[in-house]
Amino acid sequence: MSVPAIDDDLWSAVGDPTRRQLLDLLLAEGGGTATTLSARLPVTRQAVAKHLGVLDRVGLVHGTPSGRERRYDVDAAQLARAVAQLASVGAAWDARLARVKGIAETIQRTRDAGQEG
Amino acid sequence: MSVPAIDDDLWSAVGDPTRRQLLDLLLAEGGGTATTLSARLPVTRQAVAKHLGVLDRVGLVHGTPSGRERRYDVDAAQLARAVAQLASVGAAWDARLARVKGIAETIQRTRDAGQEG
DNA sequence: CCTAGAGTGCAACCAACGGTTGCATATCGA
DNA sequence: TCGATATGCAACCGTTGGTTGCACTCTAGG
Repeated sequence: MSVPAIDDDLWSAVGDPTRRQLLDLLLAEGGGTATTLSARLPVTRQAVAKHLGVLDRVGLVHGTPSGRERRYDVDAAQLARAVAQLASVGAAWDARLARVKGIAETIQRTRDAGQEG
Repeated sequence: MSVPAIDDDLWSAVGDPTRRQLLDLLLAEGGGTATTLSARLPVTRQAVAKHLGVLDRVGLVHGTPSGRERRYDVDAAQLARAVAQLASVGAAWDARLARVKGIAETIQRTRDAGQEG
């Protein structure tokens, strides 16, 4: 019943703003290297490299060495899975919020009924 | 067009696993204090207190002093807003994934057409 | 009133993480 | 071979989640 039935790794990987931007860029440009990506972001190549390492470790991207550079591409299936989990968390909270709202209304109705007697 | 058009504070507040559990507990039990909540979690009261402070600062919960204790309750509206933003991020990525998939299929079709000639 | 207990808040400290700089290494091109 | 480019590794810094320890406040009993 508890919400955190997620790959916590996956969530925390997507939880970082820079990593989200990175995924966004990779999707928009169809892949890239640490150098090319860092040129588009306000952080250094090293920071980007670290993030790509994290994303690679959880399987959201795949890095393939090609000559002297290393190209990274998004694993669409894995990202889709992450997005689905994101949605499921949202849905769980939505449900709980709805329940809380329902209870609150019930209490209100009960109170009204009691006052009018 | 870029995804991070979110209250980054709100996202990062919800981004922490412990804080998500905290919100979950607060919703389930209809509020609580740092002490009662910490009894349900594998962290100390101090850690819980800090998290409650963060959540309070971004408006996801409200703390009201009552005698010698301080009771916290979820701001359902604010949490609903956060959940909505969560959903919007998911939708944005979904859209992008769909586009990428479409492109990939186009390429595939082009390749097939070329090969059959 | 005084005292014991419960609940809180503040401060110092530690580990992990995002970020930076510096340097060494490997590859491409002339 | 030599210079330029791209990478990887390591040390260092600031922030943050977490802990422990202590002082303060409020409540309840004698």
